[in-house]
Amino acid sequence: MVRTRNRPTLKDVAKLSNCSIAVVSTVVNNAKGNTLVSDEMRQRVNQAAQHLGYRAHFASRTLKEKCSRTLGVYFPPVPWAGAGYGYEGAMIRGVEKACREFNYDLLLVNMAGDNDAQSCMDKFAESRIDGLVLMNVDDQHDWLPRLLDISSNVVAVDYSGRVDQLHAMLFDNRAAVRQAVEHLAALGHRRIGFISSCKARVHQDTFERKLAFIDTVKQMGLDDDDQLIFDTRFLGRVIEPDEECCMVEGQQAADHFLSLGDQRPTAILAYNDLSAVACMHRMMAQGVRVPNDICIMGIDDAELCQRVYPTLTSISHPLPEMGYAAASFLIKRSAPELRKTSQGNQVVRQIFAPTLIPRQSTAALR
Amino acid sequence: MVRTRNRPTLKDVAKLSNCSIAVVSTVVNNAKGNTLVSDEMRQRVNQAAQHLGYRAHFASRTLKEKCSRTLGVYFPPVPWAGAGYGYEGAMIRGVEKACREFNYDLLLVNMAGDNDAQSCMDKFAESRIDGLVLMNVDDQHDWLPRLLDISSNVVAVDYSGRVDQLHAMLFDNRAAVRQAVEHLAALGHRRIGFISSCKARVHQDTFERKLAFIDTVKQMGLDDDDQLIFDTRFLGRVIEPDEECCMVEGQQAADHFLSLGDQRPTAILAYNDLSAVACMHRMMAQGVRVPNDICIMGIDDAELCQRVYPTLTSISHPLPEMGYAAASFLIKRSAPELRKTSQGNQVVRQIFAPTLIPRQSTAALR
DNA sequence: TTGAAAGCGCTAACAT
DNA sequence: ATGTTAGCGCTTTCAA
Repeated sequence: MVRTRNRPTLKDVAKLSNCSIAVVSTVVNNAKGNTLVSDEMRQRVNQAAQHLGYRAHFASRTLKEKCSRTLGVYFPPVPWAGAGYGYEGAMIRGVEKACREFNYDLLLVNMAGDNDAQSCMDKFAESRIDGLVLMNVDDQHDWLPRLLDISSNVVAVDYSGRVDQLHAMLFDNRAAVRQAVEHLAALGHRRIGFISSCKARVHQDTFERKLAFIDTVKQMGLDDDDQLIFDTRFLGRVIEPDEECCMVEGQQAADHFLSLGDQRPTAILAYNDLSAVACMHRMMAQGVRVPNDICIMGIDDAELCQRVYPTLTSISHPLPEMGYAAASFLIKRSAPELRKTSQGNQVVRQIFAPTLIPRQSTAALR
Repeated sequence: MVRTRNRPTLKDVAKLSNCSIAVVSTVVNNAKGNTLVSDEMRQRVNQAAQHLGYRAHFASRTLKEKCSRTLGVYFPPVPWAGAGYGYEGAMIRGVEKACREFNYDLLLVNMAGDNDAQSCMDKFAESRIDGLVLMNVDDQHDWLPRLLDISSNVVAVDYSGRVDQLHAMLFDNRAAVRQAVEHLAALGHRRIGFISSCKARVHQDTFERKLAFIDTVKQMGLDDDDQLIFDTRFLGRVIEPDEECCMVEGQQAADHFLSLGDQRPTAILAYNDLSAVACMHRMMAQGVRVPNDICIMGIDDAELCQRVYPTLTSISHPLPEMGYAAASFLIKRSAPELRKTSQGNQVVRQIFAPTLIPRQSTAALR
């Protein structure tokens, strides 16, 4: 039925080149066994291997080497996540780049499934992966300590929770917010609105952005008014995870800010791009012009920012770089040929800087 | 340095439960070895296994079973592809669903790398994967026959090329175009423009959509005018793969159609959503109102359609279902426990129907 | 009802 | 310079 060509083994290559499998292994797979093989033999073996199309059997090698040369990537099973969305995908591309460079493979762990804790731990318990990149986990994932108990070769991207044994690649959320506010202030805005999340379960990063906004506004002496911060107080409820949450947040925030009349902000910063876009479109639908009547910007610089009209000013979140750093870190600690090089035992927390990406949705205050 | 808990093996469980590894294997891994094990023994073994947190070693089992219970997913390394973009991600989610149901794993093969042919073939040659889902491949991928020569457990999603031994999950492009045109005609439009691709290397599906448009317009007796079909003739050049191609196509098409004056179409169908969105925004920037002055729609129903303003009418391309079908197909042919069930040897070509998703960008002709 | 042992394909220590 | 062999962890046949 299913035909998969019978793959040649060391034995086949050995037979064809009239030598032992040890020699073949040494020559073909760069094994450390028989270091001294004559050039003539090397050539014969290589030819035979090439002719048969030999490739080392993955499972066999893994079994022997105690290393699968595979990394896993995990996202929490929330409806708006998964590799189909720009955010996660951008990070995966970075992870994949590192994997390619070091000849590692990439396993998608439980992309949208249930029982996430077990899946992650099982991959290690079964020796299916040598390391794991966690994306978008927070302290609600109470199994993180248990996971780390099974393997320390785990790194989170964007984790700002309380498990301090967890290696992490972090985005400087405070700096991002500050950059955004400074951009708007430089354009002359002093009355700036902020859209915070109204989700039932707020991600730590989201919360940090809100706090950073409050602090920055105070520090810079901008208008400091409770009404300028849209959150559950104004929504009057909490948004369940199955809703199109960012859309709802942005739309409701637009209505709230417009309802302020002459108290309304002249510029709005949203905690992420999707809610900024939703807010912008709702305002446009009400006849408000962006950026002429009001300016709007987001954070993260999702692909979406370039696709909407007007294009959305944002703060870039270097996800490919963060993914690359995360994967390289795991590989350097797990690859047999690199293990010695690896650093000490301290927890790694690398912080990535934001960059302002100015686009059409922000302009000087008239 | 890297600590990964020493995983228990069959031997450990056997020692703890005072029996042989054969019995443990039978009990714990549902192996077919010692079918007759006393209930008392079963319980003892299960307890021991649970206590030690035993899980079968993946590579060891793969080596013995000659089956890795892993599928690969491959995308061509074009700049606009990769799991970061909605199109591929939607399909992966379907693939992942099937994998979860059958306890398979999912490997990302060369997401954005070079040497794609070799990567795909190597994964089979190394027995790393049991099956492969190819996305967006066409006849320019001249290594498809070589790949099929290594393994027949390959299925393409959206392949309309000449390699007829390749199993494929297909989108009914002709029906999609027809549905789109019928939708516009039903709204009273008789003068419909079409945006075709100007890429240097046109995907077969894209080409089919153009042909289908020409046919449909003729069949339905709508305005049949060469100027209404935007393609390289009007762009005057070909778009290289590294350009933001769909954006360029959409924007140039907008300029072309607007330049037609009173000959301009009252509605436009684009071969995909991104070029439709680009066209729409360019027109809006020129003061043209959508849908009041002109209607626009796309094909594929990317997530983007819901995010832009006005929201974009489109034709849905059931990628999750196609991915699910592709993966199930591969699994049913490779899983040892299902192999007998699988169908005959004929090539499978399953066709998926389009669905109209009406949104704000199309409305009745004034 | 249970145990012993061969063997999957590979690496590396050791023997020749 | 090359060959022999043990063993990685598992499944399964066969013997007890």
